[in-house]
Amino acid sequence: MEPIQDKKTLLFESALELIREHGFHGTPVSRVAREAGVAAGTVYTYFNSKDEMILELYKYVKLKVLTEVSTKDNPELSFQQRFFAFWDHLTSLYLSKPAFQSFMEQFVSSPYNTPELQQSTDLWGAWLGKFFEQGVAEGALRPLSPQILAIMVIGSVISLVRYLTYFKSKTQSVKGELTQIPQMVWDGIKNQ
Amino acid sequence: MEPIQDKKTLLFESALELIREHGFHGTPVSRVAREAGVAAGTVYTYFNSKDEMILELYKYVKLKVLTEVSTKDNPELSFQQRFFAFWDHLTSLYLSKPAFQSFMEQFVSSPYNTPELQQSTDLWGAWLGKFFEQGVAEGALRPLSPQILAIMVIGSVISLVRYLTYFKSKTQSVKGELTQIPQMVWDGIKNQ
DNA sequence: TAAAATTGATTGAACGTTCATTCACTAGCT
DNA sequence: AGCTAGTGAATGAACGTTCAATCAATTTTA
Repeated sequence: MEPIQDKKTLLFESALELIREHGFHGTPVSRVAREAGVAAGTVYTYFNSKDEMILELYKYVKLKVLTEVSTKDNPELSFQQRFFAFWDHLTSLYLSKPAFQSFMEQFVSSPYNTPELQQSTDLWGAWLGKFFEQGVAEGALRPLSPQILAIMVIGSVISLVRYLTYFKSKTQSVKGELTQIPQMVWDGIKNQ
Repeated sequence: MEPIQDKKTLLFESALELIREHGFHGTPVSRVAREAGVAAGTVYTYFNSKDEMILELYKYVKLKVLTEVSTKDNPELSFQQRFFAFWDHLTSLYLSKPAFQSFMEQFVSSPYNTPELQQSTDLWGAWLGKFFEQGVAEGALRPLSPQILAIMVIGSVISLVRYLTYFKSKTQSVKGELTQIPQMVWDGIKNQ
């Protein structure tokens, strides 16, 4: 591996974890550097500013999510099977990397997230668009725009994961029912 | 009205708007005070710290949402009718007060939001619980725990509103389809 | 009733701290 | 020796918070 990428990745991972615990402004650049094992100044050989670091971190995470989910997708299966697999992969990814989920949520609801940023080339959004488009084309999904379908699905994944994160304790009682959530979402979006 | 509540409310409204635009840490206490027409020090006669102000603001907003939605609910209608009305009221509320939605999202995904806070008495959560419980009791909804049903519904409302907020421009094309979202959610949660 | 005294909310300059960013310097490699 | 990458102390701006001083309103006193 190129050492440059290695150190950048180290900084990303360190920032992710700190931001999850303390938020954007609770994590000083100096702390990110320390946890990554470098000096404060070094951060500025990789990024021009803290803000730029956070913007790049956003792209880094989005790309990771895309890679994870898209490589596990198997377009030869029926769309219904693909949907349940997609749900599973996305949910497990977020649950296994809580910092991903936490960072992404903080980011999208922060002033970092501008309409311009959302409209700049967005591989993850594009992939999602294609995915749901195929479902419609195959007649498996209601004939709606992929964006609308994505709203339904991603929204439910996010709030499920958030629920599991904040109510770890209470989960015992309802754990059995959780598997029904993707089923409900499916029943909502499938061609009736 | 007691002048004390008036000034507190002024501070709340000023903080809400500033936090929407600049985030928690982009809004200095001094700025909140200025916009509310008081001096910086005055904030500290109403709150012990900035953090405490933000925590109280969270409760203030949650209570407003509860009041708005619960007073408009009419338990004499069929549950299906109540559901669509609920959806409509919550969506319109968030769309008409973007600062509510933005603040709540920032708050819940920030480190301010602890599991303890979520588990402390939460009138909004309690009301939601009862609402969906009734749907199940009437046989209108799948026999699932109210929490799970709330996940589905609230998650979709939030991501719909977020979508509308960030893609105001693109909305023309899909506007007609937006009304189908509550229908999809309903089809997912109703007793099949 | 009018002046004086008291009260407590409000002010905003000042304080101490934190933090992002810079830069003179060093270490390590070719 | 020259070059690049890395260091971490120094800088200065911004912020949360404090507090002595002010002011308006109310109560007491004569």
